[in-house]
Amino acid sequence: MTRKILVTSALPYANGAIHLGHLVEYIQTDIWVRFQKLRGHECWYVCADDTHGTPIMLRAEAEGISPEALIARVHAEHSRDFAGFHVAFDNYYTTHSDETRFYSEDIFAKLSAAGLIEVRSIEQYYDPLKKMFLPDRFIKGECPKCGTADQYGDACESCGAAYAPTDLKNPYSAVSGAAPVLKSSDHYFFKLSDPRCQAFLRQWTQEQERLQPEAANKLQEWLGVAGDNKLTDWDISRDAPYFGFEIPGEGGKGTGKFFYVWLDAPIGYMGSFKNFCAKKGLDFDEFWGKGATTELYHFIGKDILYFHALFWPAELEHAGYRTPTKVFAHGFLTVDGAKMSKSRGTFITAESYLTQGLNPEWLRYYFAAKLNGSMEDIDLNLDDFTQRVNSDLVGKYINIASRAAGFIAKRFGGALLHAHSNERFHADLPGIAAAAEEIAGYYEGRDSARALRRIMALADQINQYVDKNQPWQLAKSAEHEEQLHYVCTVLINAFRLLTVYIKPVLPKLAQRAEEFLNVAPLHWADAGHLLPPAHLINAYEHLMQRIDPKQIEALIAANRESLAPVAKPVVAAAEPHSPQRHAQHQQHSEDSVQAVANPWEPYASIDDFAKVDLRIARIADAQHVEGADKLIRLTLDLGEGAGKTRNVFAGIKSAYDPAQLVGRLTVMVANLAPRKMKFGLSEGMVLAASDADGKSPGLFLLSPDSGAQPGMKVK
RNA sequence: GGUGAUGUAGCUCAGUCGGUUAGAGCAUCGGAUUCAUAAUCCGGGGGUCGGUGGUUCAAGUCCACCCAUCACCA
Repeated sequence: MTRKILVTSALPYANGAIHLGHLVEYIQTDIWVRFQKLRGHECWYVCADDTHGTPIMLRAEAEGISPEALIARVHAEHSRDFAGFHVAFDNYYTTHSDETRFYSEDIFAKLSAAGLIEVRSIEQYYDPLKKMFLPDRFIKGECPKCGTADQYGDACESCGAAYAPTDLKNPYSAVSGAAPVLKSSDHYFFKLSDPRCQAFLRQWTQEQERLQPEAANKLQEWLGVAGDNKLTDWDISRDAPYFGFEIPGEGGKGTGKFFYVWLDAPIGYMGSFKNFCAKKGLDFDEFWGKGATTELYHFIGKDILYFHALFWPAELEHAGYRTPTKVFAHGFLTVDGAKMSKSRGTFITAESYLTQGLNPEWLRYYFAAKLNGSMEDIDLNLDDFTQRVNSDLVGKYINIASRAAGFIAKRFGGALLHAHSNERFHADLPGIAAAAEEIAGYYEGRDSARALRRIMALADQINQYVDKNQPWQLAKSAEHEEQLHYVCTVLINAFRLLTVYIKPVLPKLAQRAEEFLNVAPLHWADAGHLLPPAHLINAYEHLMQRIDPKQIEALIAANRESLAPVAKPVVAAAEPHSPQRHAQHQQHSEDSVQAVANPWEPYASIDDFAKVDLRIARIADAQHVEGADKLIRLTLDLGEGAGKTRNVFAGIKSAYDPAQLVGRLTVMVANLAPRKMKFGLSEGMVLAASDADGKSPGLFLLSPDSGAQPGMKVK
């Protein structure tokens, strides 16, 4: 029976780049969706950018562009990154759309009519300079518990205490630096504490394997037992100025209030699908209407389980829509056993992975080999990644095709055996074809780790078969011609079956394998038969390169941020990774601490400074560099004697003539790691002043007062 | 602080209802092989199953406490 399935991944926030942490979810979902499609089911995969909120508004302002322009740009970047990793959405839309607005208003109106919306006046911090209410993450101050300075308004990074922004001592606005004032305002609340919601959720979360067992337990914790009243109402509005949808008021007038993320982001799933329905002629209500018999699945990170398993179904239920069939939560990604870190270079963006020339299917395979459908975190161990991908994919799987292809091409004109060999095949390689349903079951349960272990065990079995039959020996005498042809035909057929099994994980590789095999795109049902007699295959070309460990090193280097951070614009730096954002927390990075409003933070300690060895240097020689627009080649004397000098390339050609530099003293970083440049090795750098944001021109080389000698330390 | 999860070979992970001598892949060592991108095959070494105590004829598995890591406390 053909199932009708709608699948979503969490909406990435339009305020940042896609990174490897995000990709865990999109790759997991994509594999599952591709599997369902291969099985012949009607399965649609939709997603969108989560585009609203204060951070978007402030960031656009800081960049001097409109929020619409910002989200359009990010949408293009996100789409590019997902496509690069073969994440094949049927529709990748935006929450800033008429469709999402429609369903936000519709759901809000229906919840209001059901008596589940309440208006309450609350007091909040307000920035009198910026004339706006401040989200928790935009208020900083001293932790009320431990006194640590510059903590966010929701929790202390130092002692871990959770509190309200009003508890902070000496609070200041991260936007303007002004002292915030308390101001009251009316907010709309969704009454999650209503007995109807609680009763509904107690049942909904525990029935029909709706959630993974560990997730259901977690929900039980939040919900308590019947009679408990643990859920709190949810603030679903924000005051102007805000980038989002205004909440409609009486008589077509606006309320001056805006829907907050949980009343538009998940609704973006509906908006995206509605948009897709219009393009495809599908029936929206068949997937979202009350009592729909189609299947609806949300793939999410464990951080937003609360919203997707409590708030979201309660909202849908009481607004008269169907609720999700199941919610699948996954864990976070660590790299080499630790949280992703910008200073270690393990905060790896999707873009950098691709531009460094790494194959996206390596990562798809590795993630798939780790994901087992549980909420456990997974670790990207870079050594293991290299070894495992090379061994499993190149050494085992692809090698099978490679081992047979040469004989088929050279000895048999590219044709397989001219006779049916089904029975012999199944006798010689028992279980290869029969594993199809077992493997399908693992994919269905999102245990791709087990599926791939099974597939690789089959690959082992096939390689053992090669070794046992030794085609290279058969090839030595004409009398074994038929047997050689048979053995290679078996191998090509076995390779084809493995390709079917691994196709959800490696769609691109499978496509190339299909070209090699000279077959139409494979479906799961194709595992039920072998290639026809005398089938012609194409010449074999490498299907996949091995990972060179140097590529991993280069990737890490490309993502490693300098330890001396450049002062960022205040607002752009204050990108709070609010846990309340939709898919945001997958950041899971230790560096969020560094996103600060104070341009002088994080401070360099005296030890940090001591690492930089600054020395007085005499410019012994200065030359133009042939072919370089900005560089001058400096020969620097550090007083090391014996004619010993340093070669340094300095980007100061725009301001200095080499001739006028010779003989003067300046300051250089003497222990800067040497760097090979196009024009030679640069063994340090000289210091020059220029305008921080590059707006006013000029470049000014530092000079010591007279009396300084080459080699003197600057401290 | 409270709650929960996790902890098994150098690395990444399986381990069902408590049941023989705790497994796999990778790595490593020895051997074979040369069709295949040094890939493949056979074999070896490698473990106090985080710790302590308990239940049991029998514990990686169940219970208690402790340690470590992570998460949640909305």
